Amino acid sequence: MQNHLIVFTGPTGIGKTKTGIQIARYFNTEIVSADSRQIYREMTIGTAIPDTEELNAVKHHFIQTHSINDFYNASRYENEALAVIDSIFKANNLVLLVGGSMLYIDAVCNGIDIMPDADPEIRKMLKKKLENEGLESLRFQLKKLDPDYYSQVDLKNPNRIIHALEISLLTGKPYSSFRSNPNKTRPFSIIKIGLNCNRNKLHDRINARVDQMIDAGLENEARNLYHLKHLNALNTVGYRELFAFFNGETNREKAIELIKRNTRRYARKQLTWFRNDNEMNWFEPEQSVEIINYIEKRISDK
RNA sequence: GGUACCAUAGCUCAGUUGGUAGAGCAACGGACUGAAAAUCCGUGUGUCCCUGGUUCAAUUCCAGGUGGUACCA
Repeated sequence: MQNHLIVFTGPTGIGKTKTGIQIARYFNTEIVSADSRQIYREMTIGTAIPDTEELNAVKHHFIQTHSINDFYNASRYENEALAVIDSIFKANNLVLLVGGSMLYIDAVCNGIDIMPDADPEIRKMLKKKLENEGLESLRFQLKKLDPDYYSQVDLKNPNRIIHALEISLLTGKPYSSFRSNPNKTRPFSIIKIGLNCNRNKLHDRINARVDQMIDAGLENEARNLYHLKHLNALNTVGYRELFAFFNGETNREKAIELIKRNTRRYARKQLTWFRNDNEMNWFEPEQSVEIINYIEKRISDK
């Protein structure tokens, strides 16, 4: 029997959690979360993890399973998620991948190239160099170490340049030699469902959700994490703005406004990515019946 | 009811000595393979309140209307 991975995604705040649970229950299966922040156990309110009732309704994977103190990235997620998906397929021929982290979804669907983890010391050194000597000097170094990638990369994007350099320095081989554009084939079919709605409505939902997070005590949650703000996992909408407020860089009201704005922008960025994927099948968040019908039809076609 | 002031982008406001307009914020579009809720790039989106008058030409000047604000009744 053919196994199917249902990718269930869409912008933040659209209602993936709720509809995803309805669909998972209908197919009597489990949910693999594809969310790069809900994976951390130290964050709860600001990442809008499913509530207890929702978590009890369907078995979830990758919700608060890792620590913000541990190194994590899309490649690790690829490996761990594939293992979990594989184990669910032993009892069920359909698995739901629910989340909005574009790169994580992409890693599961298409794979990413095998290369070593970045070395924190090298990254630190490169960051210092960026700070002291500027981006131009990193570009110059990249041009020498990996002229191929230099000609393709966005030369204004420090993260990309630093990453290419850290891999090149670590391995002694150009970063581009690791890039093969994998497109791995998976032992299951992939059906992609995207949720979207009218933009104003989405913004209203996002703004309201941020207010709810504040009411639920996000400020306190962030305050307890303030001492760890240097961690990448906390470079996250909802926390960084509050950290700036704790620093005295802004006031509380403005911080909340910024959380709303940055969440809206994040949603737009997600839509930009998903729009580009012509395998995506779009629905409104209320259309759980239509979505289920669509999935059943796709499954029976195979 | 009277008087004064105001009406320009989604919002707050500039501006045009008459030649159809621009800032901030918001918004929108795009890139993306190991930090991805990250990081980076790009884009003014407009019945200049309405109707008429003067003028080669009106968002700009004039009159009236409508709406708003303030003060006086």
